[in-house]
Amino acid sequence: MSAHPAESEALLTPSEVATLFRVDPKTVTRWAKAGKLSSIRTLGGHRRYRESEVRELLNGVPQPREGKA
Amino acid sequence: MSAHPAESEALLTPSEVATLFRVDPKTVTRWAKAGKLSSIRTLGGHRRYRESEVRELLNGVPQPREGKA
DNA sequence: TATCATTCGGGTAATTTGGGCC
DNA sequence: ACTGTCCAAATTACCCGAATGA
Repeated sequence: MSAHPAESEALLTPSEVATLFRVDPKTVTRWAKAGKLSSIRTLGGHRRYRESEVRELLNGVPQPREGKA
Repeated sequence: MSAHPAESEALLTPSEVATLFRVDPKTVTRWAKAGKLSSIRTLGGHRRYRESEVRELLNGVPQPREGKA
């Protein structure tokens, strides 16, 4: 094993996020495109999502985005 | 500034890079073969990757425009 | 020298992407 | 406006045996 602590944020695949929210992976992709969910891209173009962000959204943390101007 | 030629760049193993991107180590190998990621070979043929390059790719250096134009 | 996890290779399923439509 | 489904193409994941690394 490597002793290199390449610390980083845990990432989730589209299907994993979709399972957590009980929606289609396609819907998760739409959230990412809409900027509602930040995503990291693999070198092949596939999306990865931050586990911490997904968890907070799942926990129902009130996110200040409904600000109707 | 060091008196030594500090050409020693921190290197990462395939599994470490794979963990950072949340992909299979085989996928990282594929990226190297495709020239998307520069690799250094051990004398036995195993690949090592530059940590600095990997981190820049993770943060998104040349990020494909995802937003709508 | 021996042991064990990892990384070679290839080959084949499964997933993801993107656009369009309901 | 939002989600689910269909399609084709691209990317990624898991399978094996053999070699390398520590």
